[in-house]
Amino acid sequence: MPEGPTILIAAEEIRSFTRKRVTYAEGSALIDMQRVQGKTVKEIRTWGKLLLFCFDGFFLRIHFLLFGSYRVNERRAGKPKLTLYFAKGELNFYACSVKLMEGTPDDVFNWKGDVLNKLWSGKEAKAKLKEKPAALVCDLLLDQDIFSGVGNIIKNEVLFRIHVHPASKLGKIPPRKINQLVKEAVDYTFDFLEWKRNFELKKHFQIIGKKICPRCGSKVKKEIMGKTKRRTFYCTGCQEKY
DNA sequence: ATACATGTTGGAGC
DNA sequence: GGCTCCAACATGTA
Repeated sequence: MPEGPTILIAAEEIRSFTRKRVTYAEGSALIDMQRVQGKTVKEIRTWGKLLLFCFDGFFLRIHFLLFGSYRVNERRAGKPKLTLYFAKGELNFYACSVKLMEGTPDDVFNWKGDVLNKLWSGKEAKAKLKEKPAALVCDLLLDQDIFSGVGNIIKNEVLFRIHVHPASKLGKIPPRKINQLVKEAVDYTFDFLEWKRNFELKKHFQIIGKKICPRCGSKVKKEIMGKTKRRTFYCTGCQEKY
């Protein structure tokens, strides 16, 4: 379910509920449902992998983790974590994390850190990277404080695109490559978004889940890597280790 | 059918 | 306090 682009698409799918009043809210999520009832959705936003329902003075923060899903005006098997009923229609959220946060998203989130946001700042990302010379690039791409919205697919594909080995230490990567890293983290994420919209994402995978490198024909390596301990695919033939 | 996977969090332990 | 490690959570797919 997740990775930033997928959440952005979800937000678009439900955006018609903006300015609509929640007539009733229920679900297994441990939040004060009363608080939401009778309130009007002011805005539906995203920050990276987070889906945000903004009301006056507070907002709901939904994270789909690995298995989350949602349905618009329909249900699936199993108990929803959250159902929002409106005069016309309902939204169901499953297997996700739901939190009620006071204030507005602007108080909490740095939009410059969201690769999909128009306020994204590559410059700021580079400054954050510079502070972590000992960290592995495979971990840094998954750091939501630096690249909010980037997930494990994007991580693998970006590193393949820029020919950088995932176990490279940031401090050893030449500045030119770091520029490419930051640029491609955004560019690939937008490619992902387009492909996902067209239901053709998997078709475009170059390295994740592959056995043979599409570029040089070498055998692709797969290992659990970094502090994040996520599966990492790379080609030793054409991804340089710094 | 058993294992794995687009992810994060909270608590234990040091 | 802060860092790291791990369990826990939950579900569709191969």
